[in-house]
Order: sequence, then structure tokens, then C-alpha cells
Amino acid sequence: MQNNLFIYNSLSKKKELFIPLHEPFVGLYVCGPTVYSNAHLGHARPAILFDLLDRYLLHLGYKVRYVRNITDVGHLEDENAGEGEDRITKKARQEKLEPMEVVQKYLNTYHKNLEQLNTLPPSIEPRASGHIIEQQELIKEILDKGFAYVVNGSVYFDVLKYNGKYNYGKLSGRILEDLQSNTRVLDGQDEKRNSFDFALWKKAAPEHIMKWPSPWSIGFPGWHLECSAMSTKYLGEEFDIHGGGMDLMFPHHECEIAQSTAAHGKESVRYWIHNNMITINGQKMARSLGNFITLDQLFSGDHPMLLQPYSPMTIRFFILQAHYRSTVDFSNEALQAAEKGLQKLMKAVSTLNKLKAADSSAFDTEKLKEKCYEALNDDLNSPVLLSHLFEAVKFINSVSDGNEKIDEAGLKAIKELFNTFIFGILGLKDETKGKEDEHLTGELINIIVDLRQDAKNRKEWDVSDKIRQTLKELGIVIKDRKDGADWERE
RNA sequence: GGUCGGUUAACCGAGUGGCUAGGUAGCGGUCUGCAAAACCGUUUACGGCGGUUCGAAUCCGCCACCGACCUCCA
Repeated sequence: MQNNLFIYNSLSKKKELFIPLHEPFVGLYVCGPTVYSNAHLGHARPAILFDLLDRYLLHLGYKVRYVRNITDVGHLEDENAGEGEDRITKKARQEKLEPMEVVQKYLNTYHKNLEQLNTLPPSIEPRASGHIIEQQELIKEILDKGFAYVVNGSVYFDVLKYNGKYNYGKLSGRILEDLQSNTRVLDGQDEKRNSFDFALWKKAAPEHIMKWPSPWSIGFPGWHLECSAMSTKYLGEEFDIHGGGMDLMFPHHECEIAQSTAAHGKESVRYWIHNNMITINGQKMARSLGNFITLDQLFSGDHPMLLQPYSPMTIRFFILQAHYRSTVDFSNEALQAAEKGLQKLMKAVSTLNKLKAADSSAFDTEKLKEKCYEALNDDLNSPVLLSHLFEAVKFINSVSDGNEKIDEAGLKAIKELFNTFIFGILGLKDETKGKEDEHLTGELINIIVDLRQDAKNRKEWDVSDKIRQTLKELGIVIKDRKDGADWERE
């Protein structure tokens, strides 16, 4: 199997040719959300980027195992000793729910939203709470190798010792001395040998709800452990691609690298891919900043900053129109432009299906196809891919207007091309189709009911009865009222 | 303060040392009974100052501004 896909590896900071470890299999691990509130626009970005990657790899013929975790154990709200309460527990207390009810509630909307965005589901969606044993096993391994220490029932990763043998900070470009001098001094860290050490296992306070027994204490796993444990379980000690948002690079992914390397004695991830942030008024959109717009709000238009609702495909197109390593700034103007652009593309698809073949063609579909692959192979450059597709749109419209010609073969090729790239790889779909048909049907029935009323007015009862009967057979019931007639579906 | 990244026309957003990205909006035209759509043409660009080069928005340096990470975060 051959490909020419170059992806930007955050670890080497270079575009590298993608070569999977065990062809034709590809292992892809992506950090999913912590489910304690509704998914917002920012969550859509990695979902769509890695869906694009998943779809493209599948298209190239790889067998992809796509693992995307759900963090349902929660992270500490603040690190001050004793006051730390994890976000899920906090939400559970606020909403008077079981922690797992909180998790389920927001996991359900997350799934619904991602389906609306037309992302393919991952192959495995493991949850942190379901892998406590695996996480404990990993802690034991790290302890055995001497890269962790136990204090008062908690286990901490010994960064300094790790850094003596390996290189802590290689992904995010941190230097340990800098970290030492720059890290804020926080209270309650006296258990740690160094401020940059991080917890693998935390002893739980008595009032803590989510806790499990372990050799060290009744407690809960550390913040970064789940990804190391679950990626190893489902993809192996070494696997191809690990993805996530740029904001996770440090400390989350850095700690993951340290944990896995400490336990297995080797690097686990071959290609790190990080998507950039979505900003709003130039600032990162984040739950903790309170400046987010949820996907449900975008789809319904129910948010003070939204001038109108935006459909899931508009959001998808909007995100695909920017390269994943750039920030994208939210604005109504930009989303409206995306909406129009998507409409233009979809309209061209239906125009294409109506085109008549001529005996000659002035369009080089082979060349276009090449350029499309080139764009994707160049670090998944979806905006450039779209710009190439719009060249074809222009040509299709010209043919439709009679200014250009396309032959049978060209027509077939361009249909295939559109099908592959627009629907198959970019994962777009025509949202107007169903709605239009629905609407059209309604209007057609209105006309028929109107004509029946005319017949009734002329006392042409056989005609009006025939219409009523025929419609009934189709499941449309006419209800005569004093001033005209209504209809409804059975 | 440390590390990293960004600054492209009205808006969004690509980009290679020399060749019109693309989308949206605007303007003019073609088509059309009217309108819409479509098509053709078209106006505002590469933060500032230097340097390298025959030539730089693209490479280098300095400056300005913005942002991300350094705490949970997609």
C-alpha cells in the first residue's frame, strides 16, 4: 500500500511522510472531552479534523482503529489541598445528580452533536472510569521502574528522575529548569518532591464521591493517566497517531509521553497531531473562560451573539475552510459566508447531475483529481482542496449555461470526484434535500386541496370526493371546515 | 517573566522566492417578460523598518501589536 500523505508532527515540528507501523492497520488515538457540560464549537474542531483524517485514511485503504476516550472521572477544579473538587462531582452536586448521570447526560448530547456534524463514530470509545484497573497496573509498572514515589496514599511521577534518563518537555519545548522557576507556587503541594511532579494516584478525601480502592489508598487516578493506559490497551505500547487540541500539549500530552516512556522504556506515539483553537473576539473559546457557544445553540440560533441559526454542515464547512493548525475566529459574518459557500457547492452537485454530455470536453478532470489529492496529502489542507473543488463548480455552472462542454467520460469522472471528496472525505452532506422534498410535498398538497375546494364550490362532488379518497390512500387526510379545508398526515 | 505561534485586501481564509488560491460581500456587464440563479469583468493586500537577492508577502534581523501554553481545557 502506498500513500503520499505528509502530516505535521508536533514532536518534530516538521511535515513527515506518514508510514504506519503495521500496514494496513493504523492506530489513531484522540483525546475526547471531559463530559461535564454541553459540547461547544471548540469541541467540533478536533472531532471534524480527526474525522477527516479517519475518512481519508479509510479512503486510502487503511484499516483504521480510531480510539477516542471520554474523560468521566473529572479533574480537580483547583489544586489547593482539600478544596479540590472535580468538575464532574461539582456539577453533580449543583444539578443534584449522580456523577455518572452527569456524565451520561452530556455524553448523550456530545454523541448527538457529533452525529449531526456527520462524523463517523470511533471504533472504540473507552471511558476512564472503566479502566481503573489498567491505570493501576500502569502505576505499578512506573513504580517498579522507579519513576514514581508514594506519599500518604498518593503516587506521584518523579519528573526529575525521569528527565535524568529521558527528556521531559520534548513535545512542548519546555526546559525543566524553566519550569522550576516559572511554575506558580501552590499550596498543598508539600507531598510532591518538586512542583512539576504530577499525580498518578490521588488519595480521596472522605467526602469525595468518585473513588476506588487501590494498593495505595482509596482514591482516584491522576489526570493524565487514562490516555496512557487506554491507548496502550487498545493500540499497543507503540502506535501511529495521537491527536488532540493544542491546549493539551502541555502538560497533558507531555505527561502522557513521560508515563508511557517510563513504563515501557520507549516512545509510544509516532505522530502527534494537534489542532489549533477556535477563538471568539480573538480569544480562545473555552468553558473555563465562559465565552463559549454550544453546538446546540449554534444549530438553534439561541444565543445572544448569534444573528441566526447555523446548520451542522455550515459549521463543518466553516471549520474545513480553515487549515487545522490555524486559529479560526468565530463571527456571524464568517459563518454566513460559509453557509453561502456550502450552498453554492451543493447546488453545483445537483446541477452536475442534470448536465448533458457533449462530444468534447474542455476540462481536465485528471488534473483536478491530482490537485485534490495533493491538497490532502499536504497536511490535510482542506481549504486548498475546497478551492480546487470550486474551480470545478465554476466549470459545471458554465456547462449548465452552455458556455462550456463536457463529454460522457468527463461527466462520469467529475461525478466520481465530487462523490469521493465532498461526501466521502470531507464528510459534507446536502441538508436541503430532505427539507426541500418535505416542503415541496406540502406545497403540492396545498395546491391539490385548493383545486378540490374549487371543485366543491362548483358542486363537482365526484371530483372532490375522488381527490379526498385518493389522498386518503396516500395517508393524507382532508378535514373540511367551515372556511375551507385542512389536511394532515395520518 | 519563560516557551511557542500569528499579523494577507470590506469579511473569512490559502500560499510558492518571480506564475490570478478560494469563499462571502461590493461595483459594472451578459442572460432573462420581471426577479432570482448562473456566467464574464472589476476595486481596496500582504503590520513597520532594515538586510540577503536580478527579484520577497514568501528567507534573515530588529521593532510593534495580538494570541496560545506555563492551572482544568478540544
